[in-house]
Amino acid sequence: MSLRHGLLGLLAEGPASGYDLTQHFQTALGTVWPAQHPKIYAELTRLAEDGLIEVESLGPRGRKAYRITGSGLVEIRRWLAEEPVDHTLRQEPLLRAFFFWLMTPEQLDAHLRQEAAFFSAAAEQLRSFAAAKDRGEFGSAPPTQSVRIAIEAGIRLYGALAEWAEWARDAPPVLPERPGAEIID
Amino acid sequence: MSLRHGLLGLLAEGPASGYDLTQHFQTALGTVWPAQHPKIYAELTRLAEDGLIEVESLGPRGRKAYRITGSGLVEIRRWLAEEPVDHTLRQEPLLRAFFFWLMTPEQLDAHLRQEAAFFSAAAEQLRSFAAAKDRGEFGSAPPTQSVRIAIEAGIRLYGALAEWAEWARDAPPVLPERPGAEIID
DNA sequence: GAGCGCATGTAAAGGGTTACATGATTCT
DNA sequence: AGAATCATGTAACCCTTTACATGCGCTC
Repeated sequence: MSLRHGLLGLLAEGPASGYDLTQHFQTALGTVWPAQHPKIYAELTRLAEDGLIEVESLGPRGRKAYRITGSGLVEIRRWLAEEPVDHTLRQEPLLRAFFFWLMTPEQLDAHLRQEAAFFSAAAEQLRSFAAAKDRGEFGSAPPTQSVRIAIEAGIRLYGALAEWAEWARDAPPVLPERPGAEIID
Repeated sequence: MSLRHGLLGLLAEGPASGYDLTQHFQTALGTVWPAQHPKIYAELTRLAEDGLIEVESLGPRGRKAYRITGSGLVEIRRWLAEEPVDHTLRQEPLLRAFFFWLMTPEQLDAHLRQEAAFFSAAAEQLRSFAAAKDRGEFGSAPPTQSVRIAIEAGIRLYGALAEWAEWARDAPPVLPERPGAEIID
């Protein structure tokens, strides 16, 4: 149930509408915590019901901006400081790795090349984003500093995966005992 | 819907019961793809209905072992080779990083210390597991080699996160423009 | 005035976790 | 005999995604 706190955290920076928040969850935040608009709108309604946020203003096209309340701020801080961290890792690319032995060497090499390319590109994109931050393009307010730290984690994560995929490509050759035996069903 | 293929992949190694598979998903596999027994039993039933696996034997205490079928093997290989990889990353620890600026310096330091400890321990555990594999304690059959590769990814991932947490601890000090202003609500 | 982007929502279905429920076998 | 472990399953709930649905406002 972290989307709730993700929204609360974003609203701690200032008022925003469901639409605004959806944009956030489609860029930087979305890389580590994906969320689509139906869930966001629903959760905002619940947060308002619980008094953690409130409607700040109504704008054109039915726009509804929310503002975090005092209890909302208390709640996000409580969550950050007291709630145990959920370290769950769920990575399809790593699940697949357990079954690499079912692929032909050609398939595996092609796969790992694609994976390495994907992860390198992801790392690179974050790196250029971080560089812009470091150049001061987004100011140096505390939220911006935190985004910089979060991005650093992404850079290191994707970097590690890219290197892993390259390592896996040539390092341990998968040699069936009876060559080809596993490939025929 | 990758649990389906996770089960198929495990059954490609040999027959197993829902209970056996649950154990698998609580150790190595579980680190990258958690799954609980209710989902596993349900999915096994569906896989059997679809003819991708079949009951191999009935044992004591109602034990029901499944075996992968020809079409099951075709399906897992098709998935590995053709189905696009889902790169979704969802990491609560990284979501929290976006909101570090809402924590007091003391809270943040304590938090990062705990995180670093957690990730180091996770990496270390996988490292010793990998060392056992490298000593040949589990043989050198193709599935074992793949497990080794998967574990290597986990080691690098957790290692990167551990280093990140250490880096974040002392690197960029979060200095509010008006000291303390953001901490009071 | 056509098209795009802004803006919000509902409904249905899928995927996963937790709690509940039960019983057999093995080990001490 | 009692405890631990093996073993399977159902029910309720939660979270998330995808598809459907609608309409306003701005720009060309």
